[in-house]
Amino acid sequence: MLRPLQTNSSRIPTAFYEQHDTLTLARLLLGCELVHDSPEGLTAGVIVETEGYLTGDPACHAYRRPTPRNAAMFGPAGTLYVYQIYNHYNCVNIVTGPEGVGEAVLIRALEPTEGIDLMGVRRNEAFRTGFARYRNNTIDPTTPAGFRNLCNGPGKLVIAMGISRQEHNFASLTTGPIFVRAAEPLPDSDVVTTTRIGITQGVDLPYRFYLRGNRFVSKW
DNA sequence: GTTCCGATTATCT
DNA sequence: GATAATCGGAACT
Repeated sequence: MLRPLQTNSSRIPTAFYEQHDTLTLARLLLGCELVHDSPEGLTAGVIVETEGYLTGDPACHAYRRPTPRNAAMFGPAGTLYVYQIYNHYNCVNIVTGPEGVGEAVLIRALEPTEGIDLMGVRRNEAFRTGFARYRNNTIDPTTPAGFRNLCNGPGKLVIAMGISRQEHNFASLTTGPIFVRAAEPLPDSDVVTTTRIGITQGVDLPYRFYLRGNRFVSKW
């Protein structure tokens, strides 16, 4: 028998995604928990690092035109956009802006809070089934280093959370198994704003946000 | 059909 | 810091 979805009461509703612009959401999502109530178990982590990708922004996948890859970005706010990068990893975005407008918030790092063991199992499984040269690697989530390395990067957190392009691209955060738990808004002083990571266009735009002093961000 | 390159990661130096 | 791993998608011809 299927378990009921847990903690639906704190799931962020559609209106929240609709009522804020992309950069505001990128800030507001910090401190909230990303949750995946999957068949294997529930995993969750506090969002500690985000990036905004906007219309007219050359680094945005939707900058040029709608394509099969970026189609989810043009969906309604609160949709998931999952894309493959470097042919090894996937990154997860929360689609923002009105339907027909291609904007999104990239989730770059989580501080794990629930399902730590499952995260470790998934990350080790990815090693085992990944490149031959990495097959003997392991992550021990009971050690400080292993714990810290579970979700401190956009490709890592997708693995740890059990998110896949096939299953979750186009998924709704307001009705699906992946959702965000609301949190109290953080004071501006807790949020650091910088330029984005790993891009070649729009490199000077200050669209990256992370929690000040947090040890789980991808780079600091 | 062909070319070019990437919103990364883990490892080694 | 530098580099290998390694191939799908976008933008060309």
